[in-house]
Amino acid sequence: MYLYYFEMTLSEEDYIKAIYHLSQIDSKTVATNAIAEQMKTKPSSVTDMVKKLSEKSLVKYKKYQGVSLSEKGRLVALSIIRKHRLWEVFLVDKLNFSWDEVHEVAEQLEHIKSDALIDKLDAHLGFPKVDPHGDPIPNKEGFFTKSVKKLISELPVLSEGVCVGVNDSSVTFLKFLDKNNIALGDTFKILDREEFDGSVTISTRVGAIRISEQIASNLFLEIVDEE
Amino acid sequence: MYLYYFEMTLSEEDYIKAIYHLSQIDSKTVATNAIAEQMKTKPSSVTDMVKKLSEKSLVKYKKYQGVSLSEKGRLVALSIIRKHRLWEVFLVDKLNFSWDEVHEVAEQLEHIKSDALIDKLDAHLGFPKVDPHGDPIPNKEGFFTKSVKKLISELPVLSEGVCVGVNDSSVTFLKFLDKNNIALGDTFKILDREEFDGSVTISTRVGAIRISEQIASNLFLEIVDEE
DNA sequence: AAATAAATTTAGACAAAGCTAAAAAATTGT
DNA sequence: ACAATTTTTTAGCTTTGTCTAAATTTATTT
Repeated sequence: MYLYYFEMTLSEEDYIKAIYHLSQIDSKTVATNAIAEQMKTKPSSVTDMVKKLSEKSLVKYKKYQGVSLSEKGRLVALSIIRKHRLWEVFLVDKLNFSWDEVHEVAEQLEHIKSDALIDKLDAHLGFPKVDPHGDPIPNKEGFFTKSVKKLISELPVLSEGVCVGVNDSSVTFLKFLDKNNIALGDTFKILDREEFDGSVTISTRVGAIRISEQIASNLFLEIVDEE
Repeated sequence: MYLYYFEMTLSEEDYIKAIYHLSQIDSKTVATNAIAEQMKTKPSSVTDMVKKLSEKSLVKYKKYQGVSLSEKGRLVALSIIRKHRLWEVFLVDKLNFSWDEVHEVAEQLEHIKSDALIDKLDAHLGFPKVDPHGDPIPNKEGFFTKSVKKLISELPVLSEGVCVGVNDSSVTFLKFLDKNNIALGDTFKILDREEFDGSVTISTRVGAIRISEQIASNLFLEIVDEE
């Protein structure tokens, strides 16, 4: 990780990150059109950039066959993601941004180039393992625990975790959460699940409450006991 | 201050900042050559950029007559300087960088675009008035107390201030400071000055010491009692 | 398997920001 | 004052990252 001694432009970094995210979804090679859509640009521009990245051996590319990251490219992607997520933690934990406001600023901060800065930021934040959305933060070497973020509806009874996100960010849903004293950052334990309707009893700050399956499938917990 | 709703490129911001700094030194209009030297570019490139900035009415420019910032341009410069200096405080106070390591990283951070970020950073740092080098931090409206940073040799007896910088950063000088228990961040009081040779007695962490005029004219204090 | 549709690449152009070399204006020296 | 020097501008070219339109390859349908 770290030292990619070669210089990378802002745009190149954005492409690498986009290709990484798209290949997470689909695991195979990534299509020119898909990258164009993600980057809000035209397929022809993507072809040009991909050729350039290929010459720097950051991606594997054969005409008409789609793109995938090389090992070098993957490490670059992870280093950018590491920076992005550490800055998100900073913005939420230290500057009191709410978890849903930080993305845009972190998109800018992730391009700041200084290894010392990221090391010291990491230490300052207490070496966090996940960002405010519950997504894991790669370490310096590019390793990270796979997604530790799960929907309540997917977790077994007696699981315990910190609420790190919602699927449905509609006003009605957020109001419901508010009314029931559920907030980002709270720790919940799953006490019971009804076979009949999938409703779940969870412990909250103000005692146990029952939530429907629909609610349970819209709340993400970051599981605390995983490595 | 703040809202310069129009988009500015990184390069434009750097030019504005350079013109601001050069016009501080010389107060009149700034020469094309001087900007070229500062920006490490060629005079012909400067002419091109200055024309562009002039069209955006950020600078006043007449062919062969040099450049000066417009009021709009001055506010843009101050907003960039505000960001730069706040980030320097962050790097030193929160991430434990030393005062002489921060400039390069702050040069990058100063271009991050988010008013909310700067407001919250300012609050997080406790609304500092000066950066780690003792240079004043403009407020949101672009106001700031003029340089509160003075050489010991220029200050009257009984002045008190925090040591924020050196003029001469040679190894021998820094070793001298170390040996005499003088470090950045220390508070000194000027106890006495000899008319004869300009030598000065100051109080330090370990008691009063006598320093020569040469030393006194290489140490900057940030004066604490000014508004 | 041919025809049509969709995806991808190529070719040629453009804006930003820089460069070199040459021309023009301003300044300096005598 | 005018020649020499310095400073500044102009003209034309380069690179980066984008675009449009046309050509080509791959995929889909009948």
